[in-house]
Order: sequence, then C-alpha cells, then structure tokens
Amino acid sequence: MKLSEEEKQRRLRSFIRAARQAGIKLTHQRLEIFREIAGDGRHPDVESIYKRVKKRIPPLSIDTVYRTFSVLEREKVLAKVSVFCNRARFDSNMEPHHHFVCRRCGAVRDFFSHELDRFHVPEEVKPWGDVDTVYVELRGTCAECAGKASAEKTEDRRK
Amino acid sequence: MKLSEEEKQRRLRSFIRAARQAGIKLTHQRLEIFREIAGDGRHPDVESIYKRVKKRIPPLSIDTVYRTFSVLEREKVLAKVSVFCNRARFDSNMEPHHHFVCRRCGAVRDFFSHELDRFHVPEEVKPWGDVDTVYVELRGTCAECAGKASAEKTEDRRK
DNA sequence: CCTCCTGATAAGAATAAATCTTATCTAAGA
DNA sequence: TCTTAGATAAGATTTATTCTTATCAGGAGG
Repeated sequence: MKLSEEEKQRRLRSFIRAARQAGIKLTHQRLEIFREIAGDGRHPDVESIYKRVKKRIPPLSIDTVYRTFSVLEREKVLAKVSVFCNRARFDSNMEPHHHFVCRRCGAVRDFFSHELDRFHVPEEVKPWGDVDTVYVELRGTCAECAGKASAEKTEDRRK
Repeated sequence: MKLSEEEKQRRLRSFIRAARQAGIKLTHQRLEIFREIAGDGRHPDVESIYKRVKKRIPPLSIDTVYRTFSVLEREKVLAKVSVFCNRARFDSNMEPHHHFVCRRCGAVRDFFSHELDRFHVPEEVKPWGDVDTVYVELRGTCAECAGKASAEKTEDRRK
C-alpha cells in the first residue's frame, strides 16, 4: 500500500510544524526516519525502518529510531499500533468479549456488547480477507488512576 | 475482580477435559498454574502468575509457566490478550481509524467505519473509568495468506 | 501395584527487543 | 561565528521469552 506523494508531503509538513512547535530539533536522522514512515501505509516496525534508513545514513543507530518514534508519538505525529503489549497477558475467559484497558496502569476488564456482536464488516474490508473476530478495545483511564492523577497533578514527564 | 468459586470450578473442569482430550499430561505444575489464572479475572501476566505459583511449588521455573500458557493457548483453554504485539508497529495516520490484522503474517490495514464512530460505551463500562478511544481490530486471514494456506494445506503444527 | 517410555520439568544459557550510558556532535538561536 | 542544550553513535544493559540438556514423572500396559 503506497501512499500518494501528496499525502506524504502533507504528513511531512505536519511533522515539521509539530517539531517546530514543540521546540524539537529537526535533525537529518529524524527527517529521514519520518520520511520513511510517512511514505509507507503498512505500519512498518522499528527494525524495517532502521534497515531502510541505514542505507541512506550508514552510521545510524537503532536507538535513534526508537528515540525518534517516542518523540513522534509524544508529539502525536504518529501512533503506536497495539499499545498495551509490553508483556503478554492471558485471559481464561474464552467467551467472545472485549476489553476496557487503562492507559496508565494497564488494567484490563472484560465487557460484552450486543451492539458490537451485530457489527457488519465494512465492504471495503471484505476483499482484504476473511474476518473471524471483531475485537474492541476501549482505551482510557480507570477510575482508580483518575483519582491518583488528580492528586499527583501535572506529573507527565515519563522518565 | 475475584471470580466466583463456581465459575472457577467450571473452568478447571473444562481445562481437565481439554487436557485429557488432547492427550496432554495433567502435571501438578499445570494444574496449579491453571488454578491461578482460572481464579483471576484480571488478565495476569506471566511474571505475576510465576511468582504466585512459585510460593506453592518453589522449584517452579518460569519457562514452565510460558510452556503451560502456550499449551493452554493451543488447546483453546485460554487466549492471549493483544496477540499481535511482538514488535512495536507505528502508524503515521493520525485520523481515528481501525485495523484489519492478518493472524498469519501480521499485516495491518486501515479502515474507517461510521458505524463504529457512533459506538456507545456500554453502561456497565462507564463506572470503570473514562473512555477516550474506541479501537477496533478485525482479525482474520488476509487474501494472500489464504492462498498460501490452501497450498501448504494442513501444516498447522507450530514447532 | 510395578515398569516403562514419552513427554514434562528445572536450571541456566541463549536470543531478541528495547533502553540506558557516555563521550562526541550538531541544530539553531544569540 | 559562537554557544549550548539537546541529539547522536556505539556499545553495554535490561527484560521478556525461548532453547538446551540432563533429570523426572504421568499414566498406559502389564
């Protein structure tokens, strides 16, 4: 899935704007890394971006790719797909169901939904393959963490 | 979230039945590990299960926990939460959208859905916390992999 | 109840993804 | 051009997961 040149340029401009706004340095590495994802709609992983950009910037270290991604994520220029997967979690409930996940503490709770059970796979998706599961993740902040957050207040630096 | 003793016993029986059926040995370790997750609805991770069971079986190795989980998963006794997260993937499309994910090759494709955009958070979920994102993952087999699969035929043993 | 054999286990080594450390280096404002 | 805070490369480190190998034990058959 190649993206149009137009869309790629639009994303590149939005990245440069976001970087300027956030007071973040526009290094050669960052531009090339971003250029690489902005031109690829297939959700590449770190490794493949690293390999591709390294061809153009041989001394590139993979750490720079990771750092650039976390900057881009923080600046809301790109999103991590499947965020809550640092550690495998298991579910002994084999009934089809969905999850509410807290972004802060990672807590997971199950829920069922008739509305979702009746969901129809969109026409545009059908030619891509066969869907066997509709999985929904409601992401947000659990009541407990919301309490802590209001106490700690603006403690946002993640380091 | 403690599960009822009744539900726990039901899951334990279903595990024992599945194990017998699959010709899998019902070892002390496996029973204790399963007992631990079957009694916990909070989707524990490997590490915490390991710690808890180790109290009862001190020589337990964490590898056994991993192996037991993969057996349980294969026998459809439990499911891994957030399956496609072995490697971080990124998305430069910041418009709210959803994904179709192929279980075989891990390919990800975007789609939009007005039906999902109108989704209402179920009443039962509301007291748990605030939802800011409704993320939907349609899981299945992409057309390309379906082709390969019919060629390779029943090659399902994963090791 | 005993024996045997296959599959399971413990222990520690090996891998792999992601992050940290430290000594340079550089973007960009003065 | 000069300065400096923030960025980079390289390699070490951490952390989750898997592999290796030498025992061990479940459970089928006697």
